[in-house]
Amino acid sequence: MVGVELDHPATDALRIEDVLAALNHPARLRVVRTLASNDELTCQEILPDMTKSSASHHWRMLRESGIVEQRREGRYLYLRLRKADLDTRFPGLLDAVIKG
Amino acid sequence: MVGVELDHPATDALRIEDVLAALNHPARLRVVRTLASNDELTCQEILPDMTKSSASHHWRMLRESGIVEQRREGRYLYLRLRKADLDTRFPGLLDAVIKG
DNA sequence: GTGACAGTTCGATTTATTTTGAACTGTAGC
DNA sequence: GCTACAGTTCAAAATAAATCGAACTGTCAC
Repeated sequence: MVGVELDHPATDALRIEDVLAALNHPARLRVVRTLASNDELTCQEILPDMTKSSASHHWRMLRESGIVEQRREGRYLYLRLRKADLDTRFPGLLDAVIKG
Repeated sequence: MVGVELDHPATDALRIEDVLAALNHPARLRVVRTLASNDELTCQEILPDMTKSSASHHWRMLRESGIVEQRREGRYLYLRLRKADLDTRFPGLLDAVIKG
């Protein structure tokens, strides 16, 4: 179901608990770091060595916590870091994660 | 073994992965928030409604990730947030967590 | 020294999270 | 319409993390 529309939480609805949970996985951390230096990428470009269903699980965690935005274009989903939103709501957090 | 000496990582050895993992639990998040507004507390004062072994597990996660310092005084262990260290290494992170 | 207390450690159980494959939806190209 | 492809969903299996009780160490007060 590429076509089901994706639910993105509003900036002021982001919960630190959800963001921390989403960041607490090596693959998702890698996604965040990859997106930090690449403006927009398709799902497959980011986690090529993972089954589609596992990857999809991670997209969901990242999307529902508000860390990434998924935009559909044709049959691809492009991912983008919601850096501005996260910086507004939790200043410093994302930079700490990206720097590592 | 109250007497075994506790290993605290140095400030520049703190790893964001460990800190994120330690923060990813409601009880530990509560501990951090409690310590943010109370300078030093004994273990029992912070998590009174938890078995001693579960609580001890959480102290360990918090200590080994570098979030808290445990200092022994008599038969009590006092906990203190390593706020300055965390602010140095990951500026903004702790404030985001404390504000919630 | 004895008893009570603060915390740790160990192993076993429970619970939460991740992973996977199979079946599916929507888009694109022919 | 048919086939190929991108990604989602579901249920089941594997893995990781939290919880608990029991046995333990060190300190304190008597």
